[in-house]
Amino acid sequence: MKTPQGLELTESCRDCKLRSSHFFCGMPPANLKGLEAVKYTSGYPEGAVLFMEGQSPRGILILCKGRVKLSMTSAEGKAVILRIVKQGEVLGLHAVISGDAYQSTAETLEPCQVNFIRRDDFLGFLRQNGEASIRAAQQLSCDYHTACEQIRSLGLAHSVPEKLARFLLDWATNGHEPKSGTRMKLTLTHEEIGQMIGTSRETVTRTLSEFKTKQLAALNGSTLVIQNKEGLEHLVNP
Amino acid sequence: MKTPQGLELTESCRDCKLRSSHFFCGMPPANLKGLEAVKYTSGYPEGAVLFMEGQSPRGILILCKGRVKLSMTSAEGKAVILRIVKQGEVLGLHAVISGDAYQSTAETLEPCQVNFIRRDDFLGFLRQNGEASIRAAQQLSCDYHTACEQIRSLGLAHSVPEKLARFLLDWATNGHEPKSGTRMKLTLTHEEIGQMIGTSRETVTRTLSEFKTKQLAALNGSTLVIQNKEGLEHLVNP
DNA sequence: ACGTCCCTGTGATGCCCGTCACAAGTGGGT
DNA sequence: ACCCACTTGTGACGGGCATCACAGGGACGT
Repeated sequence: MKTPQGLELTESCRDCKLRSSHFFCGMPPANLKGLEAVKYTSGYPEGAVLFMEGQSPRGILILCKGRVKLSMTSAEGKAVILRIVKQGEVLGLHAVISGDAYQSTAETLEPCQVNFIRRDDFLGFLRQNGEASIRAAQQLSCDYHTACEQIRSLGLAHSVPEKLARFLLDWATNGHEPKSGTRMKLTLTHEEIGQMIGTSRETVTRTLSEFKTKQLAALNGSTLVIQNKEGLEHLVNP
Repeated sequence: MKTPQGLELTESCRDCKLRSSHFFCGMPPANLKGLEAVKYTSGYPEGAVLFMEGQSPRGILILCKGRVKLSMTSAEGKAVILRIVKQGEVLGLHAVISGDAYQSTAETLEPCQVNFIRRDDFLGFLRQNGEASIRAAQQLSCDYHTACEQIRSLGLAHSVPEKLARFLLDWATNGHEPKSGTRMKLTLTHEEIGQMIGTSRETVTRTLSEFKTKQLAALNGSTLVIQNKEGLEHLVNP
């Protein structure tokens, strides 16, 4: 679905869940007119860096198409992935609203199409549009929620199998690609999965093959099959 | 400083940094009138639970006096502390804005005084007051920032000394009590420190005494002295 | 076909830190 | 002063997982 003015947000707004913000859906057309005039659309190849940790925020990005990896890196090069941003979501909102530097790096995982709105333009828009500010707050609230879940995973789990099981179940419910069944796409390397759950690549490999032999879940290439959901849940809540 | 209508927020607004939100400071008096009429003030003893993980949000709380511990608990009773809320800050904003259940539990660490505003009243206030919505978004943005730092600590550090050093330095800069010098109050048990950095109580005790013998930092009772800041920073960035 | 990357799989090794167990300090209530 | 509850301090032990090292495997370009 397109917004009236054509801010291409792709996909339908029917499943306008919190996470897939679809920031501008349902906004009065008149209010969007101003934004429409100041947006810049551009495309990026796989592996492009949209912004980096530490840069001061130039504006927000609306991801029209593709997937983006949000990560933080330590001095020694180790990385944590905060989340995978899917099409329809907004990037850089925190930095733009707080005025602080971006605290994460955004890198495309596949070719992406992006709308950019300059910080001043966006803040002006928010000021003149109370509804949009609330929408922004909701989006931030949702991001916070996600961050807390990650803290829960990193801080409360005592074993890697537990964290990996949690991750797989989460991936299955937060419907990536094929509508949340037992079989889905998981186009991430073991290294990246490790960075999401805070463990090493080798351990991810080993734990995945352990899951496979135990008939819990199998990851072949980029296809994930959840074979025994209850079994995985039992690992999360022993 | 008090807001014009008397929503007691204690302390001055001069240091109105993001974190110490002082949500309503600088808001036009007329706008606060409505809120003033619908707030409830109450006091709680130490150890009181203001709200619990999983409850649906009744409203927001403004912490006028005291400190509150925000934590999440796993099924087996293990806990992570998200943050320590200080006076002047707002509690429960995420849940109220998103409409989801509270995802953390708020427990007073000392006797507290709290202003409560019902969810509907607050949302109505936001809708009629664009500036306040932006303020809310900034507060959320700040909370998100804090959460990300915790993820960085939990996910990127490889050793407990590193995490503890990071925690102590953070405590020193984010000025708790005596204005961020070398000597400050840290009124948390080792257990609680462990829950903040994701480690066990015994390890906190051991690591602290290691710091003491290495002349890095000393925690005696609730008084923390940073003896060698560079040394601690070196543990964080080796 | 072949080489070049990057990803995945697997073994061996070591050590950090969680856990259990218990002793010693601290404080505050009566 | 006393006791009780809670905190802090310390030893011993063992396992999970990071790390290093290297061997396949797949994709892609030339």
